[in-house]
Amino acid sequence: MFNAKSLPVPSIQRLPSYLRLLEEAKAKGKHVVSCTHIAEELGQLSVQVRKDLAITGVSGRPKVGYNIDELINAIRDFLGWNQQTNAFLVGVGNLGSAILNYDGFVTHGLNIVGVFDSNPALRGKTVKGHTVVPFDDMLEYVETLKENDVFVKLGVITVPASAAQEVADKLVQIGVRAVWNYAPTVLELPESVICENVKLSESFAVLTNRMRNQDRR
Amino acid sequence: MFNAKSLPVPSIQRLPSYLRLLEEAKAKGKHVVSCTHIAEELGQLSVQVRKDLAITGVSGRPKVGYNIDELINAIRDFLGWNQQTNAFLVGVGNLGSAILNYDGFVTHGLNIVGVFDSNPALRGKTVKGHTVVPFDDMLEYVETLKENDVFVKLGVITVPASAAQEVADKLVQIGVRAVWNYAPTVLELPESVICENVKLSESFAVLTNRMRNQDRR
DNA sequence: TAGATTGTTAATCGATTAACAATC
DNA sequence: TAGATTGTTAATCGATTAACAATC
Repeated sequence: MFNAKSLPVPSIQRLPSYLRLLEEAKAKGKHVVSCTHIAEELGQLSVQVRKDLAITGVSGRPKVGYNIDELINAIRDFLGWNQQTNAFLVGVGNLGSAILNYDGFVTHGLNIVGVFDSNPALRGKTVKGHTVVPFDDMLEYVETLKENDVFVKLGVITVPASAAQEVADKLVQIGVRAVWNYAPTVLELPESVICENVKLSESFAVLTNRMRNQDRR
Repeated sequence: MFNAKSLPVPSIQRLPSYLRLLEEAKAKGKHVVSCTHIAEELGQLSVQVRKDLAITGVSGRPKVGYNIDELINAIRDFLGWNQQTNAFLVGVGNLGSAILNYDGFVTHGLNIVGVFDSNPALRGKTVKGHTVVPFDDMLEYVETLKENDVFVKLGVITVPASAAQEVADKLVQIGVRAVWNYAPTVLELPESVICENVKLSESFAVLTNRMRNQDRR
């Protein structure tokens, strides 16, 4: 009904790289930056940067550029990185541990409030301050969180492909609104649940296909 | 000069998911599959699947479909997954370990022939059968490989952003033809070196932006 | 033969790029 | 004022989807 026209995904995907650059510029003491400069730095066209920035609602000043603080805030706001996203992480292997240990996502609002694994060997172990809870205990764990008015919005899936659907089902059951899936599977989820797949094999495919094409020249 | 018209990247990125489905079908004892079926399974249009498959050069039979073995082979060939890709991996943190321990990439031809880290605590440790070599010893390590006719084609970068450029420079120095970069940085590389960036923050950005949009309805 | 499916050409859609006016 | 930069409209490009003919 109020079907807001959806914003171009490619633009959204480029925003984090702008943000990184802006934060570096800020750290260097700069206050203003032109999109001509951003474009040069990242090897794109300045029009594209301008269009991308426009979707965040911020505006710049001709001849001057954009205010860095304002722009950083607008991008973070637009991406939802100024709010906390309470999340469960399921699967504390190397990949799961990598996410828990990477501080970048914390500054993007990712707030892990529960860490699960079905491997008994991990039971009770602590990773980056999070005690690993048995996967089967997720439901009761959610209840105790609810009692403290903590609600889980996101599920991060870092289990092997074979277990991913089962994990997704449980996450849906406890009421997450979105799933961030690192397993190479197409998950079946209710329409209302947002799903973003991290495409590692897909990335590798593009890489090796290009290497092969180079070979054939 | 012989600028072969470049193939659509989105199509290349969809091929791995077809491959997964085909291998499952094969494991179930099937020999033939229609793209109508693939499309249904993955929630896409069948024309798209047909176009995507066409770029691999394989052809199907009307009313019947595609031969699964033939199709698997054609996709793997097209992606370069039927050949070994000798690679160095730099950065044996959780992310690097995750890649080393994930068998999927091995079946895609990824052949790790050297694992490096500058952390002295890791020196001499073994991860998935690979002894961690000090980063500074890479050059001499390459020489011993060359003596055995082993040539490194790819560098996998799983170090923090702050170290990524330095690692990339060294990899270029030893002559890799491509770089698979997991660090959130735009690397400066010679034109001739292929670079594929894994976009984790970019994926998170799309996710949280959609969650935010849902909030605002 | 009828129907399902492939393969291909044409139409549509959306994103990128070009052109240019507005502005500090 | 001149020049650099933003903001916007138009043109181009490429990918997706629709339409349909070919075929087993």
